[in-house]
Amino acid sequence: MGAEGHVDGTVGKALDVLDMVASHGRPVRFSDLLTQSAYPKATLYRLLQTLTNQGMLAFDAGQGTYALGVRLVRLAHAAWAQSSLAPIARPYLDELAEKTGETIHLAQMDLGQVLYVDKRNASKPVEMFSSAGKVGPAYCTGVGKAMLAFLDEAALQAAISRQSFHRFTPHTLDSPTLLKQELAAIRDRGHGFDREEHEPGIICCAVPILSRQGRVLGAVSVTSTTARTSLGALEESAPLIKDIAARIAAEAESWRFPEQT
Amino acid sequence: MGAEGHVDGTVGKALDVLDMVASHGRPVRFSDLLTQSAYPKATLYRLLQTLTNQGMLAFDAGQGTYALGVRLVRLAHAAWAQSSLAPIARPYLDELAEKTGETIHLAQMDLGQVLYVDKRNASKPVEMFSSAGKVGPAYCTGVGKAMLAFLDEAALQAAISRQSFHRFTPHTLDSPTLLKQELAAIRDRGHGFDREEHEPGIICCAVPILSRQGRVLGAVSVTSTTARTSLGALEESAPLIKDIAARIAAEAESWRFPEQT
DNA sequence: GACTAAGTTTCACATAATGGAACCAAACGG
DNA sequence: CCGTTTGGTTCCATTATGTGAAACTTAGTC
Repeated sequence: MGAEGHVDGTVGKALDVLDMVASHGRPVRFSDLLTQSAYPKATLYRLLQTLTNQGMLAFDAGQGTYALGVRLVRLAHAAWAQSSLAPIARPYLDELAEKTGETIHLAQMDLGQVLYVDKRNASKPVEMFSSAGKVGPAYCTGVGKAMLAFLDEAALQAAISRQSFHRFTPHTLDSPTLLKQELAAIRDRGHGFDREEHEPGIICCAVPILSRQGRVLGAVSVTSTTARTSLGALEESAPLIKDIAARIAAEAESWRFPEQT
Repeated sequence: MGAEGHVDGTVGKALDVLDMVASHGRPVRFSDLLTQSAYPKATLYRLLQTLTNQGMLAFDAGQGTYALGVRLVRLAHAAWAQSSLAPIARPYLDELAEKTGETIHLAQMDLGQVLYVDKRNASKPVEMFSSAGKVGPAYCTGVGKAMLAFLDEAALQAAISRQSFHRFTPHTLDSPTLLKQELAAIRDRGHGFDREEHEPGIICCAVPILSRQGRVLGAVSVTSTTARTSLGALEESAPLIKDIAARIAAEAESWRFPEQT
């Protein structure tokens, strides 16, 4: 037994390997995985074999590389449809996009990170999957902070401990202390901002989607650029965003949405 | 579930359970899974626990139901980006959509079924993910038949054995014999049709995407309705679709696309 | 307050994962 | 050309891991 943390059982390891392949972003050689994996040769090999048999990985015989398999895409569709807010929120996002004419993001919390599950792009219409499924930092995005602000103490602590606090721009809040102040302000206001904290020139106004019991289900945001508008102007649509968020929450509630951490 | 053969090891079972949850399409109770799973109570229970720990499933304590977890959505993004034609094909599909003004599908083969990986919708712009990741029958869709037509004998045989040949409409080709005739015609022509074989009123013209060695990478189709146009009219865009398919193939080639069965 | 259905835990047991080492096959280099 | 390295696959004794019948604990019912 290697000195591993909470990787329970064989499936844990298998999924770990999956993640490893995913993180590379392109087909990987066996040896690449071997060097970074801590698993012994034979074990890793069998794990890869199994995953390939199962269609979770695709092996390119020509190049000897492994890539994520299509079975994953199929599963993902189901996952997206049944355990994300996206299908429920769709019409509301459409409405918000039309009314504001700006880019809309719908996100959920996933292990301290922001997981984007849907998007409406102002100018270029279609462009999905490519952005749905993307993850981003929680501490320096509008949706991230909006969700963090309404987590209970334990969950917040867990989430904060997972943040990297990398300083993307001069405006990034790069410490737990600064972040907590900001979160308090967001709780008061009911909405948060991204003041070019993640990318220069990109600003947004975000609102959490809360269940009746105050549980954080997700967040919606309206994004724009400093070139086109200002934070003040964006804030004017805060009531509208809140309305949309509330309606999404209500709909989710009636659909008996599973609680997730 | 003895029907499907090689359930290798624990991960095989775990993934099997995942599929089971996915197939329900909505949160499932433990007992529902139990009745249909053939796994004994305790085993299924532990499997579910593990998957939940791993974030592949989300457990709703309030209702005692399991749903697919968000980790899948995250993985899917990577899968879609690295092992599907979609990211490569995107600009070409845009072009095709613009030129034809019709609905465009991009599909790949997955275990004898058609897996849609991207779509451009004529009228309603955004509506993705909802359809990317969807699967459909191969024997009665344009993209499906276009791909089947260019499989080698072994792969074709394997694929055909997986078809249900359900008679969706009066036009459905509901036997291997009929299908094989049609495939020969498609091979000659270089493009195939859907003559309302899957849904009444829906027709399309589809072209396979082939690698230089003749391997089937996927297929593109232009879809419309009998109300709006005719097969003959659709066929006029066949050369255009072929051109697009060829360009996608070329691009995929240069990107050293992994071969997949 | 007995009865049932749904979910969770236990525990003796056997299967199935483990990993060091041997093996094979290309590529390399002298 | 033949020894050597690198990258990948298979063996096999060892034991950790997963197994599932049955016991148990809730939570609902009548």
